[in-house]
Amino acid sequence: MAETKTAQRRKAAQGIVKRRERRDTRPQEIVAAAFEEFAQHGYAGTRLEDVAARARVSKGLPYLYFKTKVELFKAVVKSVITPAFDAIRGQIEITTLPTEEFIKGPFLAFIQELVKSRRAVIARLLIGEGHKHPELTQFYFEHIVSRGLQTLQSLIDRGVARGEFRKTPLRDFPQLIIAPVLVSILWRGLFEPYRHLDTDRLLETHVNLLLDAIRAPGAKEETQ
Amino acid sequence: MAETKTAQRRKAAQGIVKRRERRDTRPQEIVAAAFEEFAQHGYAGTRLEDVAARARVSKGLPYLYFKTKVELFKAVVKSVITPAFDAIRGQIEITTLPTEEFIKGPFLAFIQELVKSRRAVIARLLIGEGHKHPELTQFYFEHIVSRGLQTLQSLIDRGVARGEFRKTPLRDFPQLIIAPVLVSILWRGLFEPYRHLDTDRLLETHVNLLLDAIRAPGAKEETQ
Amino acid sequence: MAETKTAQRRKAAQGIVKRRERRDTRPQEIVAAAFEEFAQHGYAGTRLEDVAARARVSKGLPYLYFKTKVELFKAVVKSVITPAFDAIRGQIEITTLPTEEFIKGPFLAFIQELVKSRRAVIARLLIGEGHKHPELTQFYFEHIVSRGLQTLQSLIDRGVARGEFRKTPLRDFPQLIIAPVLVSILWRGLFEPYRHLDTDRLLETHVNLLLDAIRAPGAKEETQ
Amino acid sequence: MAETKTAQRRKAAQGIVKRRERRDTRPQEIVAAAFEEFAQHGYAGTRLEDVAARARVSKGLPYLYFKTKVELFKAVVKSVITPAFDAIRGQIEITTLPTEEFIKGPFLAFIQELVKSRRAVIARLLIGEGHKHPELTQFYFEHIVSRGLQTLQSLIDRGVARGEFRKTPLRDFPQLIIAPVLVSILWRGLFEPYRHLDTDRLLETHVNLLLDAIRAPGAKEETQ
DNA sequence: AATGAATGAGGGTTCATTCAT
DNA sequence: TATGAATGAACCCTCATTCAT
Repeated sequence: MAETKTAQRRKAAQGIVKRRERRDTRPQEIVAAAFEEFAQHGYAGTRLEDVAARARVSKGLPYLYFKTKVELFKAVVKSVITPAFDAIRGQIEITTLPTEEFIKGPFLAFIQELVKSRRAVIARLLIGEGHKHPELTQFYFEHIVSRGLQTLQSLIDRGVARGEFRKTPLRDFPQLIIAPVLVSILWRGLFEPYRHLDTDRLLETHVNLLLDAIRAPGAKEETQ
Repeated sequence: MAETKTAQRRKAAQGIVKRRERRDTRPQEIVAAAFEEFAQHGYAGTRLEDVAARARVSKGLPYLYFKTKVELFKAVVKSVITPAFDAIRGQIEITTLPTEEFIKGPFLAFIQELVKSRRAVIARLLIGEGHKHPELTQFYFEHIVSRGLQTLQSLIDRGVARGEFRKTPLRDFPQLIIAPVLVSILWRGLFEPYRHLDTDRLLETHVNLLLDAIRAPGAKEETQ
Repeated sequence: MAETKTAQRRKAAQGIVKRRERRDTRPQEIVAAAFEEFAQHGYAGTRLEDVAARARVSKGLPYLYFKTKVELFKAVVKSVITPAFDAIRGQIEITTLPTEEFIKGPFLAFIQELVKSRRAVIARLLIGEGHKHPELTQFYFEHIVSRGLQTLQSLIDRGVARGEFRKTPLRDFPQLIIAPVLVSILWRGLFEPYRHLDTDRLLETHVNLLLDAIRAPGAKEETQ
Repeated sequence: MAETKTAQRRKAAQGIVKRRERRDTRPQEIVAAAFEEFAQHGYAGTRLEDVAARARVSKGLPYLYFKTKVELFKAVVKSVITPAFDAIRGQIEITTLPTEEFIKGPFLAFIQELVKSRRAVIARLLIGEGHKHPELTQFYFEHIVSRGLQTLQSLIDRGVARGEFRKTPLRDFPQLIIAPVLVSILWRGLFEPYRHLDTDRLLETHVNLLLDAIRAPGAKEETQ
């Protein structure tokens, strides 16, 4: 606490950080701090006081930007998740690669990175706390899940339309494409200390098997 | 509430034998009640008082059998999960069916039922709270996950040995077999209100695609 | 705090107070303590922790009996006010005295005592906080004010019916009978330090003037 | 909110003269805004931020003129009450009407209006918070109460001196003249939603009864 | 073995007040 | 003179846990 003030004064004295400048970045700083705390302790286990301390901010400040703990949590989810998914969704829509190549290339790389990224822990949070905050779940469903699945569906459809893939019920269950991603994330969060899982290879295997299963008879075979 | 008391009195009136019997099953009753509460409200959201009330027991009694809330939580996990998995594991070991038939038959039926069962919610609990209780996670890993994966591995190996399946990296990643089960469980717990998911068909599709991907060239083809 | 526990243990050791016995009186003790605190600091200015401390009880106990601060406040109002008013209301209904004599006698004595009593401060509380707690105001209105006014009205009506009083609009405004009581209470609570007010004589004067104003021409004159 | 800003800009656009003028009236504007807030939410229930917002002023500005919330509260009381009472006091001193006529006329009109006026709510505030702010109570006592009662006393004395009134103890308790005013104010603030009170007639009745009680035998009788 | 009254640490939230700009 | 971001003490309320009975 004393540190906080001391640090701020030092900075102020050095003229490094103007008050005005800080004001604009404060919400982000708080969100970032909150993300770390939520990730480590879960929603219920996170104390706003600790969030504030981590953001080097007084206990009351978070309430200036976020009305309640739940609002802060939502802000964390939004800020952490949305950008990543927007990126890959964009790629899927504009890519000119053959579908199989896209899946084995950029898509596989994306989910491999996603699984290892810091922001994957948000999934655990959602799963653990979601049912208590329906609005949050709904937001997450509409902005991430629903749109993500739709994108995957259109990816499959495109492959089928191009004669690359057989017509399979997979298009009705794009969740099957994502399932190993979730498992990878959760494994890393829970069981990694007990047994290492090579998620890169797991996801690669998944992608290859899936493609083997749906590849149209005429298309080139390329099992890993 | 009035019912509660009435019911208790009725039991009491039936004599001390019933009371004796009840005394012996108290821990189980408390665990069952705790399971329901945990399932509905999560770990942090569950009040021991409510557990006691649901078990028709005084507020202090749970502490006679479970030293803390965490201990009770562990007991719930152990009691709810273990039996179910022992069953399928046994089946896998003794079945005489061709592997593909076993997977499409009893195994598919098992995971279809599991996903819809009440006890699936425990997965959500573990995911949400597990990282805070390492011993619990470890217990869960050793008793359920590790042994489950081993069993699946041997199932794949058997299929390969019999010439039913190709040799694929799937045996190194049996998590891929289970992934859609987890997704189904979580979907039902979180997103079902927003969009229905036919988990029976999803799992059937998963199983068929997987078999398509690993079936040995000579083996009979049987896409769904 | 240490005192609390020490004191309780001493008592317990002496066998003076059995736990069971205390249980039944605890709510009343808490209400009594709350009354003192509310009276001294007003509603908003009262901290439940202080109430608990005054009742020699832990911080959390009041919540066992009263769901919120407001509920506790209501309990205070009910417990302090109702009995007193029930008493005088009963007297009015059963008295056989001539109305004027009753008013100059028991009624005057009642309001003289009321004004000086500890529980009069509740009026200040109601006035200060009432508008923020409509249910409380409504409760107070229905149980104390409305019934009190009705009783006064019937007292006037009886005097008129018996030929003791003239027919005046006073019966439509029984508030006029009570007004000096309120003023006395508030004076004592606010201005007594700056100027003493002899509320006994004030109320006596009020009663006499009022009777002078409404006494039927034939009835005996008896100005103070 | 948007309106607020718009309005401010409009004013600003009208030039610095307006701004200058506004600057000089700032304290009054803040006091006026505070009056409204205090009247609606009570002392404790009023947030300085809301006061500032209502005055279209920044959160910190009130502290430029009023050191603390209490100081602001005092300023509100002083500014709102004093003027009204000075007016009637002046009238009483210079009137040439017979005392009874003055009471039934201008005086009755004054208290009838007072009871309905916006500033009457200040009485509720004083009653609710006064005991916590002795200096405020003292100020109020000296400037309003004491002088008001003195004025009423001299009004009675004048009536007696002129032979219009009997000599009664009323002169020692001018509070009796005011009591129904207070009751009317409080009723309007607290109970009006539950039962309407015709305060005009109540006060008229009060005045008439009082005059009936003190009128000298020879003076004209004039009951309402 | 069983009860439930009682404890008290702890957390979310509010808001009067300060102060850098 | 004026702003509004920032502070931090304070308070209501919850609930895991204890313990006298």
